[in-house]
Amino acid sequence: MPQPPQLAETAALFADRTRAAFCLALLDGRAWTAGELARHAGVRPSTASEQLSRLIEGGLLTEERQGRHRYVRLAGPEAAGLIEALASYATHASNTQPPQNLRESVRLSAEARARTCYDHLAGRLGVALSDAMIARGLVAAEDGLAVTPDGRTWLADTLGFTRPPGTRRPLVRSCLDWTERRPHLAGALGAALCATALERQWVRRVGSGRAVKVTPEGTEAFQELLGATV
Amino acid sequence: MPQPPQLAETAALFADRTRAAFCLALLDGRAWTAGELARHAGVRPSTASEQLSRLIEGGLLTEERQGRHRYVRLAGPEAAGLIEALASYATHASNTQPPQNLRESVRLSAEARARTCYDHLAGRLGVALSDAMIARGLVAAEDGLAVTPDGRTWLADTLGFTRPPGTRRPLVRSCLDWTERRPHLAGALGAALCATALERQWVRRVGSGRAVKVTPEGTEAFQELLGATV
DNA sequence: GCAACAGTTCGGCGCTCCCCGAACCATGCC
DNA sequence: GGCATGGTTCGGGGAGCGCCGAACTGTTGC
Repeated sequence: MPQPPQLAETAALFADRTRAAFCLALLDGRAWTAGELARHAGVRPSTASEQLSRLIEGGLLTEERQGRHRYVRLAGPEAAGLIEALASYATHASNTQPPQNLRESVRLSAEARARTCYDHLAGRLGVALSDAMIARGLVAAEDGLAVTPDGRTWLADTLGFTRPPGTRRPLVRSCLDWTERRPHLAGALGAALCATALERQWVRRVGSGRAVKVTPEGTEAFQELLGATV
Repeated sequence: MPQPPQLAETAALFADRTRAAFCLALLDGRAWTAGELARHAGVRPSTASEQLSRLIEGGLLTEERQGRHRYVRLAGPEAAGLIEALASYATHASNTQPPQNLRESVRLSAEARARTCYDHLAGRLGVALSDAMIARGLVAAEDGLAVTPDGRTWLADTLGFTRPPGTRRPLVRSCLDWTERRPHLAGALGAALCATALERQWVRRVGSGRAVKVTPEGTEAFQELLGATV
């Protein structure tokens, strides 16, 4: 037996409906309270509390206590990437069934339009922005993803973003979108773009989930800065 | 509940010591018989048979029956990538403990030197070859991985490899090495390099696991073609 | 101080799951 | 045909796990 224990233990963290629901919810990159997650997953607070403790002990989540609230969030980009990989493979393997009720259907279609995925933008919006950056020559996509020199100046001039030295996080990473089945931009670039978009009100969060909505200012900005029609 | 069932079910496939051991063993990309896997994981044949059926039904493995043997192998690169991601995160999260006995220790050190990882080379050999290709300018590593024009001609001239058109597999992909903790080259390029190395006897498989050994011809070839000292 | 609220701990119920041994089928060899 | 071998099916035992309700701790607000 080589090192299977670790693999099995890690996988076991996700091998439960409730914990999986927590992880998918937390993919929006924000901090949730224990109660919110319990309601979201449809379990009692006591159950949620126990399962959260397990995820934290497994190193997947970090907690932050404020008063009588327990906020949890994903521990880091690696954890988010792993969940993303699992979810992507899972939906890839077994075709997902259509939603059962109207409320769910509305939520899903809003998320399909535009949403956050951990710390970057996804959905049709995310894919459109990625395509636009590639079309503008800011990112080169042949044989892998790479930021071009043009892209680096664009990042500095437009978003005020320069790569922090000494970090190990890749500047750009491909993240497979599970609604569009197409890759979009993640990594430090994706995170910077998403942060700027939220900060300058190009997009606004709607509801309690991952869905976001493009504002009129956002439509204009994306058109002007990237030539992207969203 | 969005689509957590799929995620949980997929993760559950790995959330067992025996099945995890099977998956790690099959990462060498070869086909194993049910009995070999049973002995490898230290379980009875009946147990192995049941667990294998489960992995196959989950779409992770494919089977091929020959006479009284049941050969199984990983279903494809996506499956291998997922296992790789899980294993990489698992060993990253919890520091692995040193081996218990000599036999195990010998095997591990051989695998640390050079081994296959699904269909490409890994271990110190894999990292050294990746570094050499980057140093020679065949692959560009700043801000993502990409094959350079020089690299494309090198692939065609040296390995006789040109990218098959219409395939969706990325030409080059980064795969995190779990012994070296450093990325090395995977994707179609990694597969072609590994296949050529095995075919031209630059490396030879040793034992029944993933470990390989560099032959004298291999040492010479790697030096000459890539300037890599292994 | 008291009530409302968020969260935790604990005992227990029920279910699943992993594993094995025994019996059974199929193939290959003598 | 007889026998060894690889693999499968089936029944059962034992352990673990997920969930809940009830009781409890700690915080916030009146």
